[in-house]
Amino acid sequence: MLPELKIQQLRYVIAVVDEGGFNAAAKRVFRSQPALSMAVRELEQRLGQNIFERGGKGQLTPFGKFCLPRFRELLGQHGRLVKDLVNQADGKQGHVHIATVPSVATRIMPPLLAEFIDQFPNLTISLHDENAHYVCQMVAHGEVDLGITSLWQGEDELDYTHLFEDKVGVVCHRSHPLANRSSIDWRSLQGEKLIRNGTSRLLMGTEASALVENSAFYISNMISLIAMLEAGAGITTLPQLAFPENNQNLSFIPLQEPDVVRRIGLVKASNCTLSPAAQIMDAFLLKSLRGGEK
Amino acid sequence: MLPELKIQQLRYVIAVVDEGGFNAAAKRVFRSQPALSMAVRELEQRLGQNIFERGGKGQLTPFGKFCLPRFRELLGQHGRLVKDLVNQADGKQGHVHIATVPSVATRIMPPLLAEFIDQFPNLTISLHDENAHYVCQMVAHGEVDLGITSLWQGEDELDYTHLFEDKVGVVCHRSHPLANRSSIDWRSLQGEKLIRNGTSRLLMGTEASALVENSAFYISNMISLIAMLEAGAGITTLPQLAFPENNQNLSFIPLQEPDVVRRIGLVKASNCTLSPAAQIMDAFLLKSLRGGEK
DNA sequence: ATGGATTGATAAGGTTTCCTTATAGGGTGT
DNA sequence: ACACCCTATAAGGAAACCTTATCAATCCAT
Repeated sequence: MLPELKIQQLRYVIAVVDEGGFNAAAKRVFRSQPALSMAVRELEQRLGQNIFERGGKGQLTPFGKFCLPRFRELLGQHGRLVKDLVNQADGKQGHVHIATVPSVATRIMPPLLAEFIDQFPNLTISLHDENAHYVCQMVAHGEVDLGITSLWQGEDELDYTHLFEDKVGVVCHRSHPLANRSSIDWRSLQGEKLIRNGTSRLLMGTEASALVENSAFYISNMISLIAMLEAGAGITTLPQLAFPENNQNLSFIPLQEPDVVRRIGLVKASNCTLSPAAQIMDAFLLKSLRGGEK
Repeated sequence: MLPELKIQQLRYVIAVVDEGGFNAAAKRVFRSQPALSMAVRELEQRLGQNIFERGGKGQLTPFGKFCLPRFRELLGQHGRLVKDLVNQADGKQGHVHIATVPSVATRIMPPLLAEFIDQFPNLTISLHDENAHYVCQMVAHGEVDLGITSLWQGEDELDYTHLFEDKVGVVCHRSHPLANRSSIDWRSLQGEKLIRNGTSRLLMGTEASALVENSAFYISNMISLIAMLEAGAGITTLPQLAFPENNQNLSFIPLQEPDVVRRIGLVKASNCTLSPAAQIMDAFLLKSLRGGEK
C-alpha cells in the first residue's frame, strides 16, 4: 500500500540535484542516463508527484524541494548505520565480555589484555572473575562471550578448547615439615589438617579423595584461606596458578601421587555465534595461550 | 564498496525476529519461506556476519542483537518519511503561499480562505498583499505559489488564468456634482482635479489616457487616497473592487466611456509545478471564482 | 527409540525489476 | 534554421527476486 523508497533511488535523486542534471549525475553514479530517468520517474509515480520539473535541467519542483532534505537525511542515516554495522562486523568496534576464574584473571589476563587493547584499540573489554562453576554458567547463559576456566562438569551446551594444564599441589606454611619437599605423595598428607577450598573438588575421584572427604574445614574466599595458612592453621591444595607466587610465608609443593591437574580451557556457548569482537578475542586467546603453557 | 541495506531485507529480518521463525515471518510478509532465507542470507553475506544462528528458530547471533534495534530504527525513519511524503504529495499536509492585490485580499479572500481551511484543515496558508506588479514578481520568483492579480504586462514566465473583470469607475466625494450620476463619460472629467493611484495605469492606452497624463497628483497609499477624496481634494479612478464599499462619504460612478476593466486572474509561474497543497488551492480558487463574477 | 511433523536450507525455473544501447523529441543559442 | 545539449522513450538483455519442489535436521509423541 505505502510505497517503498529504495536507497538507490534516493541516491539518484541526490546525484541529479548535486550534479545539476541527469547526464552528469549518470556519470557520477556509473549508470546510463536513461537508468536515472526511469528510476526517478518510477519514484515520482509512486509518490504521485513529480520531483523534477519536466524538461528542466534537474530543476526541482516545490514537492521536490520538500523531499530533498529528507532524502538526504535518510541517506545519511542509512550510511551511518552501514558504517556502524560494518565496523562491528569487521571487529573494528565492539565489546567483549570475558569471565575467568580468579587465578587466571590475576595471573594470566593482565599482560594479555594489555597486549590485546594495544593491538585492537577500538575494542573494549569487560573481565569478570568468578569460580569455575559460575564462569561456565555465565557463558552458557550468554552473560559473557568467552570464559577461561576448567569445566565444572560435562556441560553440554558449552564448547571447550583446551589451553593448558595447571598442576595441583599442596600449600602450607614455610615452617611446616613438608615445606621443603620438592614433591609429595598423598599418603604423606594423612593426618594433616586439610582445609578445603573451591578447587578441592579436583581431587575427587583420585586416590586422594579420602583426604578431601575427611576434611572438616571449607573456605571459599582466597584471602581468608591464605590468612589461615599463614597462621599455620592447616594445609590446603591449590592449582599452581592459584598459589600466590610472591607469598613469603607459604610454600607450594607439587603433588606427585596422584598427579592431578586442573585443565584450563577456553569456553564458549555451543551452537552460538560469537560477536565479531569476541571472535577476534577468541582467536587472540587461542594464539596466545595454546602453545605457551605459561 | 560499502554494502547497501535494502529496506525490504530489514523488514524480513524484523519479521523473522518478531514472528520467531522464517516460516511464520514468510506468512506475515506474504512471501515464500525460501525468499526470506535467501534474502537474509544475502544480507548476512554482505555484512560479513550472520544475523541468525544457523539451525535455530530465528535465534539472533550477538551481531544480530546488535543489528536489530538499528534496523528497527532505520525502518521507522523510513516509514515516517514515506508517510510525510505521501501526506505532502496528496495534499493532506502542506503550506500555500498566496499573493494578491489589496482589494482582492480584503474583499474576496477572507470568506474564501475561511471556506478553504474548513475543507482542508491541515493545509496552512500565507496571504501577502502587494500591488499588481509585485504580486507578479513574487510569483515569477517563486516567493509565492499563486497570485491573484491583474497582469502587470505580458509577463512571459507567468501563466494567467482569467477569473473575473473589475470595472473601473470614478470615485469622488458624495457632495461632488458628479456623485449622483449612474454612469460617466471621460469627457465629463476634463477639468476635474484627478489624483492618480496605483491603478491609474489601467486608463493608459484608452481615450482617457490624457486625463491621467495631465494629473499632477499621485498617491499610492489607499488610506491616504481615501482621506484626500473625503476631504474633497479631488477625484480619482479605481476598480470597483478597490472602492471601499461601506464608505459613507464617497461615491463610485462607473466609467461608461471608455469601458475600462481590470482583468483579475490566477497567476502561476509557467513551466513550474505547483506544490501539492498549492495544486489544491489552485483548483479551489478556480472552482470558487471562475463563474462567480463576484 | 521410531515415525510424523515442523523448521530452515538448497536447487531449478520463472517473473519482475533494473540497466543498457539506440533513438526520438524539445528546448537553446548561434 | 541548424547544430547542440539535454531528457524521454523503446526494445532487448542482465540481474535480482520470488516460487515450487525437495532435502536435511530437529522436535514431539507414540
